[in-house]
Amino acid sequence: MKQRIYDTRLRETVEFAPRVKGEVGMYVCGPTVQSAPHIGHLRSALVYDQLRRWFTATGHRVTMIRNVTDIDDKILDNARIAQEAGGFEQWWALAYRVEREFTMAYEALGVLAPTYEPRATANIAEMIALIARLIERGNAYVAEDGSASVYFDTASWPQYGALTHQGREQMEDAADSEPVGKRDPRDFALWKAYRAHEPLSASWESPWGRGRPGWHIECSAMATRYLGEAFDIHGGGLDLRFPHHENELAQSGAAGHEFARHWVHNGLVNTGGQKMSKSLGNSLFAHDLLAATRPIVLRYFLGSAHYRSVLDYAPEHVAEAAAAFARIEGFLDRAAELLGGEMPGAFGGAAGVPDLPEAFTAAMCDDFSVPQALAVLHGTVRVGNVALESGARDEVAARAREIAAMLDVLGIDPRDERWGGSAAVSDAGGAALDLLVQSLIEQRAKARVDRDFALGDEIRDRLQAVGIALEDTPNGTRWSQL
RNA sequence: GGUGGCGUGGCCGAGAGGCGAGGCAGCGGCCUGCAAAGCCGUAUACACGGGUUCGAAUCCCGUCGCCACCUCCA
Repeated sequence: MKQRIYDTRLRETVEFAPRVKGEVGMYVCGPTVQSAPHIGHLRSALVYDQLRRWFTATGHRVTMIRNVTDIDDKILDNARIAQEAGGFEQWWALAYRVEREFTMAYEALGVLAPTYEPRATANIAEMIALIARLIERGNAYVAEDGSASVYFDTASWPQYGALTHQGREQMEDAADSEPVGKRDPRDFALWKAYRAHEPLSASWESPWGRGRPGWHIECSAMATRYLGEAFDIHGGGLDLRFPHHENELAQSGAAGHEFARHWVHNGLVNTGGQKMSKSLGNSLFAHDLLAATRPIVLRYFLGSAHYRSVLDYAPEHVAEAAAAFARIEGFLDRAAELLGGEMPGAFGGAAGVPDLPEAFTAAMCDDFSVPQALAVLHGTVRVGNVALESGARDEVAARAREIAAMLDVLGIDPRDERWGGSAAVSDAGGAALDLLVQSLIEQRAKARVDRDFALGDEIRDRLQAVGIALEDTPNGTRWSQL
């Protein structure tokens, strides 16, 4: 089946064929590690994790690069503000601390590590070389105020605005009102001259003098270093289209590189219909969300809307996702009980996943329509449940294989070891709990045989009150934690 | 002002000219001692007004409302 993908630059869904058959190179803009990760960062990382898993599942070797912007105005500002308030954390320590927070949040959410995660500060030489090339080709100039800053000359690049479909003349009003050493307010910084109030550690030597790289040149340099002058997909949040991606495209295009074939942008997360922002005080931090919700449920929730749609966060929407996901887990539990050793395990992100229903593949090929893929998943769960009722073992096994495959592609198989679920029963606390609950279940079973339903129900109610649910099945009573 | 997007049933959320995706909640039923889980059934849904068409939620025009980006943003 042919893969289709929506390309922001072309403004249409096009057929996707990798440049090199069987290989996909993708670059995703990672975070500027200036402050704690929020739900928007999680969604973005998840979207590209799903693309990556899908390409892998369909037999591609994927090289996925997601950078870390660890030198930036905001990082220096935040470190300076903290220091003025009595802190002692250096900018590089702040960046590293925040980077670790991001890594932990990604891992908690089951986002696979990218092939490589370059840091901006480790690629300064590549950035300097790229800037030099742009100056040489007449697309960049050293600041005209005598500083070491270097700007991209937007007037020199006729295609400027091609990604976001704007003409340069339309940008006039919006551009920087205080151009310092710029020929044109629309020009943007490639190299920012060192300023005396900044830490010396935040600057590097260059042919134009001490300074640090501008934000946009970082991504152009890192994408090219690790993926080459041309690669398949460039992704990032919708808010990065302009100026960030427009500028990346201009820099790399002016340097003579084809750069990304396709531009992909994920939708943002709103809260109560509003944009999340610090000034509104409605930021949803990853740490809090992951503490309040099972990460796998959060992952399911974040995939419940198409990647290009706005996703509205609300606790009740997450609760709905939890209920929907419980349906899937219920099937897995019951199928495992019936099938025993024949129950297919978790694939753990393996390539060439078998047993995917055709409708699921069709959904994923149609611009990665995870919501439609989830509909196929639920449909398969229903068929599986019917088979379970009639005890059709082969049918249950077949559906279980399909479901395991789909869950693997979506990264939401609760049995995958990365969720740490299966350890619960083997640890001492879990074993003790099971022993105690089982003895209560026996007491209740005896009461029921004696037709003392009042006692039986009381035992069930008391367990329910402490978060343990009992279900009577033809094969006995099963308990689970809510 | 420029650019792009959105408005679908009680809620979330797909779809994009012709049989009402899916989930959550609700209601009725089967099952159960009662539940739970599961299954079956259950809805005059596509912002409004025109137009095109045999046929429009889907295409076109207009109106209203909402959102995003426009040099800090995932």
